Amino acid sequence: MTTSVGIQPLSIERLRTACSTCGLRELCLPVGLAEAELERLDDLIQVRRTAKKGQSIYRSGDAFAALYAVRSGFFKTTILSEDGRDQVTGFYMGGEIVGMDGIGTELHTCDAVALEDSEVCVIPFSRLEDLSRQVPALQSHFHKVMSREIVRDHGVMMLLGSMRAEERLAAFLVNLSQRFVARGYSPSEFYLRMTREEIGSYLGLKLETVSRVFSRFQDEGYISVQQKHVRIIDIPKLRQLIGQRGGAC
Amino acid sequence: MTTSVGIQPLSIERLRTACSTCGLRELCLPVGLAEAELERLDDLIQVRRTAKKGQSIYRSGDAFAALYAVRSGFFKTTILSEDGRDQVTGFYMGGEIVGMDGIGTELHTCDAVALEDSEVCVIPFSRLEDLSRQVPALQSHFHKVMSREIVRDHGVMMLLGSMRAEERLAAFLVNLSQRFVARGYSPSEFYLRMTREEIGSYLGLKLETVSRVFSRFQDEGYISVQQKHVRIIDIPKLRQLIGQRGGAC
DNA sequence: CGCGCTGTTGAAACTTGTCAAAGTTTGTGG
DNA sequence: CCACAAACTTTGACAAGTTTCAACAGCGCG
Repeated sequence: MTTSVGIQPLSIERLRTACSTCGLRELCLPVGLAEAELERLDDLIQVRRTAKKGQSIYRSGDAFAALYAVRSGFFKTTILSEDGRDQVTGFYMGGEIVGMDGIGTELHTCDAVALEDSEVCVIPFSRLEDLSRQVPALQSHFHKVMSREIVRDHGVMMLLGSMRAEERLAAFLVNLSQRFVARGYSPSEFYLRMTREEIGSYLGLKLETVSRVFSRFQDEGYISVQQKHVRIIDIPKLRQLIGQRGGAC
Repeated sequence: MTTSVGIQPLSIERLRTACSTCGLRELCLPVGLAEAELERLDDLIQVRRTAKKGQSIYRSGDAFAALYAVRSGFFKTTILSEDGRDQVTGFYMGGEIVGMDGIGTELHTCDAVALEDSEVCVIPFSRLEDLSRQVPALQSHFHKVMSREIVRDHGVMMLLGSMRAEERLAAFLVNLSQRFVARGYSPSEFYLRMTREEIGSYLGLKLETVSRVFSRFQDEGYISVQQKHVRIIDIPKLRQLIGQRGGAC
């Protein structure tokens, strides 16, 4: 409002994308902030970036400067070992924060790749640290976001370390379902944005195994799958499957 | 010094255990702090707790109130799923911070169990947040510590998701070796504080498999093992093993 | 000094991976 | 807008790695 009318059409766009008016604010960084605090966060988050399907917002080895809040679309993060294996370490959807891997060394340690045309809000990290020193609610929430990432990773470790293929895929589907619900989508019907190979990499399985288990679930009537379109028919059954150990125990 | 002489013998103990005089300060929370800042951290960390082998400093479901810096000894963290499986999510030695899993929900999500008689410094979390709002260097370092935990977990996910038993155990041994070196111990000779079963749980293997791979490594001349005593003979070979994909690739 | 926990080793079973082939969808260029 | 190529998915048969079950040995704690 300090600029004359019509000079900066972009600034209008920026206003429209402010946290204070963002539909994802209840899931994202602004959680728990009061009005005045929210406005200060708006000041900080001025830039958005888009990534077409297949493009990355950062790559392993890039200097770390910002976190990214997924505004729309879908991302995966992958790490690549020296010998060429790569491992999907996470999938991220609207309202989730990507990039915290880079804080520790000030270099990113993974690639963040868009699985569909996507948009992120750029959160300059040093400014986030500045602001979170002044706004305890923001500091607290940011710490919670990081902590939850750790807890989520522990869950994946449990999954990879002690579950069998069926259990892993059931857990994966239930988790996706929950996250879609939180965003106002159907809990039982969604499109997978990732390939069988990416699911497999995340779950520590080969793509053929993922495909086979999908087919088995379909045969059993738990889900219906057609390529990337999944409809979950029997969520309780999937949940039950997660907590199953062979037959005994 | 404000109390009269002899009244509080404990305070002397506390002085002696201040961060400013702690041998682990280059590995622990005080990294990067100036003298004056260090003293403020000393004010915050007044309490130590001991845990005998097998005891836990917190359990899953406990209210979260503090982080714990390992002062001496060795810990594991484990999560227990509803159906009774448990998964070791990490091993922690001197200078490492335990408890960040609890920040997100204000409840701990795992158990932290001492693998030998141990001692931790209690870091009240709300006071840590207060102080880190005032001391940017502390804030920054704390964020790095959390981020590194995330990166470490990603490494474990890679290990669990795409490595075979030999590679996993090689990676585990190399990792332990590095951490012992950083603490001034031998890189090639150490006592394992954990059982085969705990190693297996961490690495997503059964204890028999761990035992077999240890034996195989010994037969090949890479290491020498006797129960919990390990001597690494050929570290380069172990490193090479980590980055190996079958024969091809 | 013995009992129990921990570790080692063998053989068989099972889960998942590998290789191969064919079907399906998606995207691109004519 | 169609055709073709590339990418992705499905399915089968077989191989390999890991787990399971079992038996026994060794160390350490009470």
